[in-house]
Amino acid sequence: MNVILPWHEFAAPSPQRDGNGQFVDSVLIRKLRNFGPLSEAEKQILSDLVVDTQFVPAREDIVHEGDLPTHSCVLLEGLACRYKMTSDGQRQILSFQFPGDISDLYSFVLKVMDHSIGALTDCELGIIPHAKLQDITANHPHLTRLLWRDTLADSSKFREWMVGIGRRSARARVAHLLCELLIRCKAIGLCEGYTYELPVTQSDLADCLGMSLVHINRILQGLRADGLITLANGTLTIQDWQRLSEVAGFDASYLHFGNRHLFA
Amino acid sequence: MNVILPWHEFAAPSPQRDGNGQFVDSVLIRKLRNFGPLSEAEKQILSDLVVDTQFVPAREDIVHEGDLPTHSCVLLEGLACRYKMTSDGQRQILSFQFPGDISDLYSFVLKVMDHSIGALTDCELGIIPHAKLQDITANHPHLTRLLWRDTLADSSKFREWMVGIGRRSARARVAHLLCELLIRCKAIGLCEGYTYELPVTQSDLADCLGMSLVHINRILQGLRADGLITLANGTLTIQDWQRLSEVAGFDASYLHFGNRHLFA
DNA sequence: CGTCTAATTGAAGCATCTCAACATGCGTGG
DNA sequence: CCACGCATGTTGAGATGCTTCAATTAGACG
Repeated sequence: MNVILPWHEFAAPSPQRDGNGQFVDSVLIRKLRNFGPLSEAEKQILSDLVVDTQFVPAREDIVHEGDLPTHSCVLLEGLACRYKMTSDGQRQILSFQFPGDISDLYSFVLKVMDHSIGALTDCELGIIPHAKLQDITANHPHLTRLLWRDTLADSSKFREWMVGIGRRSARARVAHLLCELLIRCKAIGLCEGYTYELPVTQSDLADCLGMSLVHINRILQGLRADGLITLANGTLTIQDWQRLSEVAGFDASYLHFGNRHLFA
Repeated sequence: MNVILPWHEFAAPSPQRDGNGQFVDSVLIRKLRNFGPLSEAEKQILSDLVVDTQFVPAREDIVHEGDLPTHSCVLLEGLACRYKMTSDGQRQILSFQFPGDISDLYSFVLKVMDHSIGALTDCELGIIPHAKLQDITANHPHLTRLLWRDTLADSSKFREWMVGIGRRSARARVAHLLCELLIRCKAIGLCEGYTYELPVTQSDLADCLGMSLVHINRILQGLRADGLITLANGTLTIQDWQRLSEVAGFDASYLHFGNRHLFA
């Protein structure tokens, strides 16, 4: 279980592209395919889910803790994050949201948002009315199961992050995050080789990993100095996957990408 | 949002009892009622879920990371925990499981266990074959939504714990956990006033809160010395809810107990 | 060319960890 | 009934990883 494997042993196959290099499927379909096969009819239903789009500029909230949304959002473009504030004003980032992630499917099931979702960069959102989701849960058990699975894969990431924050050293924690994000970017076709866009500030990373801004700066410098990564201008490259994943103690199974054959 | 309220503002109404003080409903029904109303037919389905029971002695695993279970378990009696081990052999406890908690509903949806579940005390489990759950998801959308909701309420707890481990001081973290457990025990009728059973070692608490055994010992002594709690022989009493929840910065909304009126 | 945000650096402080010893209670076998 | 082992809890002391404060640099933008 703890053997370090190259990323391609875990990553979902890269999404299909047409002759012009364009993706064949919408980002939502690309995402959910990781959790099970989709019939054409189901793809059609998914394509009809988004009734509208919305633009949210960087640093603004998409949904706020305590809201009772009447629609859910799928992130079409940009980078967002779930976060919570403590009573004394500190922020803890709970996860990063990439295109295809359904930012607040939770709110459909639980009604009340128990955390906020904020745009880290300019974001393009697809609006999904709860009524459409209600219809899916009433009439399409297989799709329902896929959506459920998506929320639970999310939940699995939370668990892994808890392990990181609770038990890993700062260096391992940073390394682990960078490994996870590579695999996730791969899975939605937003990663070339070992390079992907990571347009976040060090302050964002600090709030996400439960450490101070100053400290993450030094950890990053350490990783750079050791030739493990480069990170500049919002672009991250993993120079040495083998060593970085060793530092992280990274095992991608928690992302549940390697199990597509198990999903009926 | 940050106003401290007495626990009864949050806690679910105590479960119904008959003339002899016995609970009217099974622990599973008691649990799921917190997430929405149940028809008699649905109660019947839930009652038929458990086809067998199993005993697991303290300190043994109920399910292990990597397993592909063919049934799920509902905890009928005892205390269990979800946990993961890091590659260097440290344990992080991810959550505590009380009676009524469905220990591995995850495995039904995600197939592969990405974490282990261990018995902290002797445990009595109810076995629920995946086939029965499959039937529910195929034919009973409302029950499916309740189960989904249960898994997401779990997920909400993970998020809150992340905030704790990442951003709260050790003292606040301990206080927060003790507050959460009181509310949860209330909700299933396993709490008298401000007292409940907490048969865990300090080592368990340390692994759950991401700190060292020595440190949690000192924090507990601090809380005792300040007259906030007593903890001995596996019984915890919160002496001063007001101050303890202030120390914790506790806001129970993440438990999603106060929202039953929203659930159709 | 001044202003703003993000990144970087230094240095002091402290929260928490690690190591190590000791105390307590409990079950078990002699 | 005592001796012993074992798990748990407690305490002390030194080490350190990380934080905080404070100042500086670098880059982006009008």
